[in-house]
Amino acid sequence: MPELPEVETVRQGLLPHLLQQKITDIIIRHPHLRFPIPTQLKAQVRGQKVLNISRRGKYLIFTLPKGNLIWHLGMSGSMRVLLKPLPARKHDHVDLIFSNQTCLRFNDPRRFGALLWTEQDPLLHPLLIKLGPEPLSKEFSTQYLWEKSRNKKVAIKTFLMNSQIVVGVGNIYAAEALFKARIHPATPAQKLSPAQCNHLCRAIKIILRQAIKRGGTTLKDFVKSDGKPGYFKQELQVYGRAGLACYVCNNKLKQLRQAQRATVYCPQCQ
DNA sequence: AATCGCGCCTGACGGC
DNA sequence: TGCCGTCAGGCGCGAT
Repeated sequence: MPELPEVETVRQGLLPHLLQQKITDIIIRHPHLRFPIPTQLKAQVRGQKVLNISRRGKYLIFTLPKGNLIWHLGMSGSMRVLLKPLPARKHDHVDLIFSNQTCLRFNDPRRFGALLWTEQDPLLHPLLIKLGPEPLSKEFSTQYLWEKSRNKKVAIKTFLMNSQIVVGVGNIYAAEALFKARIHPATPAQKLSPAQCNHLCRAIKIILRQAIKRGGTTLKDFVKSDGKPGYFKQELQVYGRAGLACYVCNNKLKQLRQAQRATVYCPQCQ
């Protein structure tokens, strides 16, 4: 499940290969993703240069002269840059072909991803307009977290995963940030003290920055690799470690279910 | 208004 | 071996 650090790593990995490259063709093998790929997409993008690749939350935005591709990796999506043509494998749903023979290949087994086209400001697109601030921006602050969490009874873990509150914090990093901030994941958001808001805000930023930095080193060859998002599992303190010993206190980590999602936490530390 | 929970989808895994 | 049930989860959307 690519989260913000993985998506940012993909973005940085794609930039040097695709910037200013002209799209000569687009091959859609399976248009049925989370939303159907627009039938006119080929006509809409062909012949245009990639002017920029940016990111909003977990959405990648390819800016072309006449509009923007909005691309989401969903849970299982990955991208590869092929310098030479290769036969498509299972779940290789989309190729962007560039004039220098380079191919951007999108693979997504579960097809929770999305590929859309918009001619307006992509940030005004219905899927993006309601999104909360970027977690690494100044706007996402202790103060913001405090104000937004007032009168919210929802568990802080679920609150953090709400993209209208803050983008890019998914199941993995929500659990990790709460562990780092030593806050129990079931705490009602409104019960957080100012100090806890401060710890949590800082924990989120630190963990995401670390993961992005890590991604830059572990995934710098992702173009040649199989394109798997490469989650930074080696760094994780709690996610996927239910029943194992807490790295801090050595007590057994527990798991609970919140909004249909597993949350691992340390009953002692949190 | 806030919160809950469904459904999309495939692959991995365990039980028989 | 193979089949079947369960789980994993991002996120929009309808229900409560």
